[in-house]
Amino acid sequence: MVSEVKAQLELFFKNWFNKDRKPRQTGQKGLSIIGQRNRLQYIILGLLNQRSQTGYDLTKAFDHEIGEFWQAQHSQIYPMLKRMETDGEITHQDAVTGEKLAKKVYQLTHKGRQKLEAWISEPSPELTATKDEFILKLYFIRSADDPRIPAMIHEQVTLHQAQLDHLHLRMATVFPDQAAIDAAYGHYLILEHAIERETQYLAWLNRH
Amino acid sequence: MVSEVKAQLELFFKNWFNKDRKPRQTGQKGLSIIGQRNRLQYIILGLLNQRSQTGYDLTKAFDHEIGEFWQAQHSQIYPMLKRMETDGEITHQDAVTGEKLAKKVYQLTHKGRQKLEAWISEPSPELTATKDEFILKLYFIRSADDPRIPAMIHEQVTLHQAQLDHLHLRMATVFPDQAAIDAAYGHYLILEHAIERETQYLAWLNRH
DNA sequence: TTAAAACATGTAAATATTGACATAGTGTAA
DNA sequence: TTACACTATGTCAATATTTACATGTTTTAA
Repeated sequence: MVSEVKAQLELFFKNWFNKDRKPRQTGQKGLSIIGQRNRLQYIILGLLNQRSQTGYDLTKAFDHEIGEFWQAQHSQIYPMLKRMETDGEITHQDAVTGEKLAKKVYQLTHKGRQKLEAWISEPSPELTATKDEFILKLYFIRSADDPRIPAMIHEQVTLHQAQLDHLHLRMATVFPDQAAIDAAYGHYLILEHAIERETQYLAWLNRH
Repeated sequence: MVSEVKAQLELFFKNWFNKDRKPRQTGQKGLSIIGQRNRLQYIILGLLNQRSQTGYDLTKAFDHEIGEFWQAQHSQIYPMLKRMETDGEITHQDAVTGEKLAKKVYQLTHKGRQKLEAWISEPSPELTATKDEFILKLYFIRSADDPRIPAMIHEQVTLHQAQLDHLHLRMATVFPDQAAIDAAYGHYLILEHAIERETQYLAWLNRH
């Protein structure tokens, strides 16, 4: 179903769609450049645009700030930072914590900021699969009387309730007043969205 | 946030968590076996358990049936089928369409069916990131007055409305009566879930 | 009748992502 | 004072996933 909607949307966005992809150059000497979409670089650009920070800080951000919507390990982040610096999108200053714990504080360059803005301004006509393992398992259960269903549902209620509690807590701490919302409106919107999504998920679970 | 909930859940599921992972055997002669989770094999097992089918049929199923929850291209499916057959989880019969269009109809073995049931019976204590590119872009927009927001929202409304229409259509055609629901209860549940999810997403979009 | 879409199966090359390995300094609480 | 959690940065190996390359048959609609 996803591909059908996608095909439909391609009509509207054909100038943007596939925009970033360069053809593979089989049988030629030069290295072929760029295959997949590399969204990670844009997310890093966006995070660094909020404030200069280290690879370690970015790793934590993927865990605590945007883990609902993208995940990345430090083993993916550090090489990406190196590559982005080579490409001139970011630079770093060396800094030290305590006596001698070295760290690299990265920030955007002009080129990086432009790349970020260009990405944000692009259409996003793709529906990505959710990859919810529980949902897939459920899909394969034929009978409403299957004895495994109650425990499976209960496990997910525990999981998603914990997640929802966590999101509520973040909302209360990160956005205590209107000023906080005005200062990071997009962040507020996606947290609100995540809360609504978990609330709906739980309501659906509890109904069954 | 995801990792925190995960850590919390690990207390409850520690016997299952990491269950499938075997340690890498650095510095030893034998090949190290198994790294990532390989959920694709289980999904293929589940699809083949519903009915015997070809790699081509499976590819379409990922597009039309479960594309909301997992995606896979034929270039990933055919090699996986080969591997699963080598592992004794599935077998195939050769068949022909028309005069000479060869195809391979795959079905589960006893071992494959057991593996499928074992997977379904396992806990699913992991929250996976949604990877919604639009949401990420929104996260990086600071101001509620940003001039790009209306067009971005409108684009997503179009996209998700098309998806929701498609899901409604599928619900009406696949589950016209209670008998159809009883015959594929899990399928019914996840379609219901997908519809609710898109409905909520649209309501949120339309509110902003 | 013929062109396009759909059926059908593969491989190759590249990038993406994960998990483990590896090392070292810092802050803190028992 | 010492162990543990956390800060901090990297690499390596394996698997996962995507995109393009490649080929041939069958069905369907203009």
